[in-house]
Amino acid sequence: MDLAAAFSADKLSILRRNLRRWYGKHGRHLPWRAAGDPYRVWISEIMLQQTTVTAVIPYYERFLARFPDLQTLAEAPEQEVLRLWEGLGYYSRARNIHKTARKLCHERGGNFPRHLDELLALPGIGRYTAGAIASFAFNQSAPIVEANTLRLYCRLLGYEGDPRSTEGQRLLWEFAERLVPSQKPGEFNQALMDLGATVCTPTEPKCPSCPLRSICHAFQQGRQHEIPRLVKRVAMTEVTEASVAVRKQGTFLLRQRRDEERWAGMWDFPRFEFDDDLNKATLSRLAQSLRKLTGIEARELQRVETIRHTVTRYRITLHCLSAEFVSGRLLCKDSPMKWISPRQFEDLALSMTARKFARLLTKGTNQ
DNA sequence: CATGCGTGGCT
DNA sequence: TAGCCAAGCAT
Repeated sequence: MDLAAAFSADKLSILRRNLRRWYGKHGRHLPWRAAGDPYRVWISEIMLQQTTVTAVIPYYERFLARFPDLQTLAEAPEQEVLRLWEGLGYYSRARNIHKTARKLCHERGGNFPRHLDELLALPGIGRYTAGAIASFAFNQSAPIVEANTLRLYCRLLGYEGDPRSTEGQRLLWEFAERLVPSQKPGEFNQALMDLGATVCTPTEPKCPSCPLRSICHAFQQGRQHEIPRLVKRVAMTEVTEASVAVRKQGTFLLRQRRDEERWAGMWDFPRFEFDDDLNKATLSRLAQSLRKLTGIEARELQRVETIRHTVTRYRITLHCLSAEFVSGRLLCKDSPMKWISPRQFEDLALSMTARKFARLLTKGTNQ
């Protein structure tokens, strides 16, 4: 028995009618919605992957002001794109956007692909994003499933299984396919997401004011709080690290992170992991690690500040150290490294922790 | 199918 | 505070 198929034609027409009416009154007005420009829809959709609307808005505004169209983006250096993305997370999104902009300008004269399979072939665009662009920008009847609609569909259907499982995904996409109309599919999909985001919320859904309450299986069973089923999260791992700002004539040594590392392509103070406390022996071992990595001899390593910082499944205690250059020539075998003046920090994409440390180091000494 | 990839806001 | 959550994708 298939839940999606069991959703009756009557329910379907009620859903469409009530949702359209609700959207006319309660739909959100977001900066990327007005024009229907595929470039803007694309940028916003990539930014919105696993990222809240509130976090995205200022980044989107800045990004569009600097890169108003595909060609401007294609002509920019990658480092500048990453700089504007700094703080938003999931930086492969920025690298993919830039790479794709160059490819589209070079290979199709800046024409944005309009078909689902072409969109799906672009890096960083999966099933959801392809459906979103196809429906929002090109008025194609493509289904979508993402966090908001996933929750909404699960509750409407009363689906008690795991929505992330293969079975759950098959069911949800089948349902989305059944829902999406041929008339104004983009507006309809946005209405689904807005309802999920503002009414059918994760905790305390506002069922009494939901336009779909009469056809919602979860609500009728009073099970909206148990659906969708919670997913297990992986446990946090504690990590201790040190990053060292080596000073040489008013400049600091920065290292560009390698492709296979987290924060690939972004600049960072040389960073090391260790297990024990930050005692005298540790500091001397850190100086040794620094020498091995950079070829540089430094002295007077001292703690400036300790930052607690979580990233994915790691809780990092990061000891920020400063040190004085003594001797040696820079070895760039491991990764690119440079002596950077505080003024240049503004133009480089830094890791979040490096940015915090940099602000601390340059506070008062400059500008 | 599980995991890596980031960060900030909310409860 | 610690955990949950957010317009996912690639491998």
